[in-house]
Amino acid sequence: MPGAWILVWTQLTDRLAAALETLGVWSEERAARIELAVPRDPAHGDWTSNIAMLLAKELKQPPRVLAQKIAEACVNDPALFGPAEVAGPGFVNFRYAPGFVASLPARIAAENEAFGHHDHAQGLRIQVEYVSANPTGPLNVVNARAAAVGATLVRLLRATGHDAEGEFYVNDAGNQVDLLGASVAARFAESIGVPLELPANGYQGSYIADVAAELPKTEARAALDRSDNTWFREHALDRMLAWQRKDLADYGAEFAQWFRESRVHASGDVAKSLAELEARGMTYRAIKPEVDASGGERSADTTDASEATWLRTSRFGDDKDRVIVKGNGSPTYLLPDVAYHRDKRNRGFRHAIDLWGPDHHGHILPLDAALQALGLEPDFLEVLIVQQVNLLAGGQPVKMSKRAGEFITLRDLMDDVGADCAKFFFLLRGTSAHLDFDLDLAKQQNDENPAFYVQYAHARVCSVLRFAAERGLEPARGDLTKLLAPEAIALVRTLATFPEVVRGAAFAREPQRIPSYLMEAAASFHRFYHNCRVVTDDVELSRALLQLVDATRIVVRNGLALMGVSAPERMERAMEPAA
RNA sequence: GCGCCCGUAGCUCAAUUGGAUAGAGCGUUAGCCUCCGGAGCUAAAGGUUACAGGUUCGAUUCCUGUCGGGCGCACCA
Repeated sequence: MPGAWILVWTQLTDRLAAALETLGVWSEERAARIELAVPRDPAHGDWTSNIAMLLAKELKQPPRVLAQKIAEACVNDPALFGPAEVAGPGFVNFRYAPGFVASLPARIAAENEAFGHHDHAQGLRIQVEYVSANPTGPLNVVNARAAAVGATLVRLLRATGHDAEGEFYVNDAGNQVDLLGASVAARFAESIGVPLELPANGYQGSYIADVAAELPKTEARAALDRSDNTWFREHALDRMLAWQRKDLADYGAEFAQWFRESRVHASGDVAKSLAELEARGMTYRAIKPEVDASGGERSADTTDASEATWLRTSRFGDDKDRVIVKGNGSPTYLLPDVAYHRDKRNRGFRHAIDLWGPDHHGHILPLDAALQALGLEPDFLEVLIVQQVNLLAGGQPVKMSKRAGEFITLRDLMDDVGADCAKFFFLLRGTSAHLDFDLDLAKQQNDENPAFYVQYAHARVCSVLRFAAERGLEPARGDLTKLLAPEAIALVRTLATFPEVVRGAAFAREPQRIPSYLMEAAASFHRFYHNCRVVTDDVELSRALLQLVDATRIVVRNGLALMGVSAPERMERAMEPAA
């Protein structure tokens, strides 16, 4: 169900295009440049377009003169908009007709869960791969951040009409999982008194012993006796994946598929990708790369290397060529990654968004170049780096040591501050920016905590609706003219922006716009509530205002739902202040 | 040496893919509850958007350079 707002947006675009036609200056290219935005300052109207300023130069007309012509040629539905106005250096501004403002709460109520959603992307297939943590340990805080961002991106993309799904890539083919198996085997041996050393660089965390303790004893004993590391690896892997699956499910991050790296090896896709790259003339065998513009001093330290197979990634923007098959004949990480992403494209996805950790940003260029060498669209791969998280407690950074197995996990966070609050905090900042996560603040249930500020607004909205319902008052479309209190108009304006914010957040891959918007919407509601008594003796006015309150409930709830955060109808009362 | 991210109010951060007078929260100061949830609201103060140039009607946003902070630069994954 398309949202009313987007109909307005597309309608204005069409009317502006028609105006250009009336003026005899229409072209497909110019029409495509028509942009509409919601101005920051309400004095500038409800919608604005800068098209006159963009076209002024090529049409050799002063921007304001052109804007005036466009405004006059623009014929809008008077039920939606008043006449277009020209302002500033040449903006064309549109202002809602009073009747449309008054009808918006009812429209929002009619759309309910669908408000904010639309089908603008027309089913474009897009995949979001996120978390993809190694199955060798518990999920950490960066994984938790990636899970919040990735799941929200999937929801945002669906809300804007994409055919989107999430995927978790399981690195089950590297030597880390062998090490995991060996570590578990060692812990199991220890538990039954058999001497077996933990391998060098083996995993030390106490969870390894937990996994070992859950193994079926007789089978494990038999596997130990025949030195069967594969048995331990597979059982440890199953256990770790079940663990991660459970944590992520409890956290609210869903994946359409858990894709195992071993699959592209077993299917022959790795070999096929290599053969195709060779057939395209994108590879060569050598000891050193033919192209290396990295200027790196370290890359010169390859004196003892043997002849490897190199990929000409430098032809596609990389600063040097990359090894895809080592001198010993085994592939580097790059080749299975290429095969995996080729598989994504073959599954029909037109875009692949990957969320990677901060330590992987050096791999964006090589992989992107390799995919182009394979002939995929240059815009197929989009990589978002999920930057690191600094946990703060008592104003000090929380020290974490992975070696000693001491770190805050996703599960710890859920236990400590709750999944709702954790997700809200992770979504508050830009994905690629470092994030300070204040554990003390997240645990506070007061106005300093933005998650509670927004959830409280929802609870307060529900409280007003309950209060009214107890007196037999239900929301209903009321007398428009009585709604014109400035705070009520401001609130309607804020609510009406929601679909535009969703569209922008999805387009820019910036989930943080949703919590920012919700904080603004909550503030707008609180101002309205403070200044306008909702439930009064004037039944007609009360019902009209209740319609607005109910629309606020829908918008806040829908926004929180996009973030995967609950919208409580009640919250525990604050402690009474000490006398 | 090369590459990526970042630099905005005392602090933490916004700013609608280049828009109109750069905004919130915290902290500070001064106010608002016989009334729908005061977990709230109002007001004041706080800025050469690190610095210097460039592109144009217009720059926090894009380009170049400088300074400062973080991360990465393997025939590891």
